[in-house]
Amino acid sequence: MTLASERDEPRLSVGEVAKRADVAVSTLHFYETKGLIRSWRNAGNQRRYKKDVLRRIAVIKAGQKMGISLIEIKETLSTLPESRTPNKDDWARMSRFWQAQLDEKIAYMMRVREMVDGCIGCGCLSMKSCPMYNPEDIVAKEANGAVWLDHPEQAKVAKNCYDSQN
Amino acid sequence: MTLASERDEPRLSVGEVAKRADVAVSTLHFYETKGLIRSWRNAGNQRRYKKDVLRRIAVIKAGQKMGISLIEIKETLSTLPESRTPNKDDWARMSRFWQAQLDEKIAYMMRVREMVDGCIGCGCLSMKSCPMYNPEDIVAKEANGAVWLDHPEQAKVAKNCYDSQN
DNA sequence: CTAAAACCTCAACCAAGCTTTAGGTAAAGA
DNA sequence: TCTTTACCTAAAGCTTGGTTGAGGTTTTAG
Repeated sequence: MTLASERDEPRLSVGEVAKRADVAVSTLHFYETKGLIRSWRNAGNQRRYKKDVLRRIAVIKAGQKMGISLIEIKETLSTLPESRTPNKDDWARMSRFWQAQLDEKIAYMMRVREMVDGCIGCGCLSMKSCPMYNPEDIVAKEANGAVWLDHPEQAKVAKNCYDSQN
Repeated sequence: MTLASERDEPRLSVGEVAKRADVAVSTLHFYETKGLIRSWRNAGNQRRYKKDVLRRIAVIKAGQKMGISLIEIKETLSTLPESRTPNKDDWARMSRFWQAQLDEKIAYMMRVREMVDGCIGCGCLSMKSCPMYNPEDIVAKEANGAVWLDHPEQAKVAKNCYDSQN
């Protein structure tokens, strides 16, 4: 008796995957060099993919929609089991992870929004004087030059923004 | 009598602007080549800036925080009056514009979130079968290959996402 | 007056995320 | 079989948003 993993090894050619996933062949080559997807070779040295590569590509695309870099996406994908084809639960876990990432991004954008909102009243967006722009007083100097708006408190400050400059 | 625009021409050197705006001198040169900011030259060919350059840089930075490209930022800045130094109202108008942009971005992210959310139930994120990934049925073929999630209706569909593939 | 600091231009380089090109092999169909 | 289509590798090129470096000039401080 053969193992399932051996029975249903590679099936899809690079062209088929490209068409079904709606990406260029060159993109698949590229993802492979970056370790995001994997392929096996047939006798003539042509790539053959397992079907779950399609879902990996879906995850890659979804991650990109969320503004996540390929390196981070690779890390996320690396949490999938290597010993077997990922199942529903594996993918569901990944979805939840993406969602958390997304929540953070959204929260960040909302903070930016509050800032801009607070700054409309005074028509500012100035440098030193406006906490939206340069809130050193709040952020202070953190080890690796922490940035703007990664600190929720700033949103409040923006409400009291008065400009002293052009 | 001299015009105000002549009386208070350039004042700040590139180094001063760099320090006050917290950007590198090279960045200012770069922005200038891209037409985002403007400078005048003194007798010794050194750049001199009008004070409002600081606010332009603030706008540039704010836009970048929102994920807007320099080209788009340039377009936004181009709506400012050239004949006079921009005033409070000009900048306020711009702030409102940014805010609208931001609202769109946030709405987009929320749609992505709903998609991921809807897809957790079935552990999908698959290609053809999942509307999160490939909602051709909704988007259809638009002129220039319209993409995923730019269509609000898709969010609803994601709720009924069942997978037929690995 | 002199030396250091600031500035100038132009060109090269970086990272991410791909695409394009060139030169050659494999597979598929009439 | 023959020809077209698909595929292979490696290297170079592209865009965005800058940074770095070389070689030279201007300003400023002592």
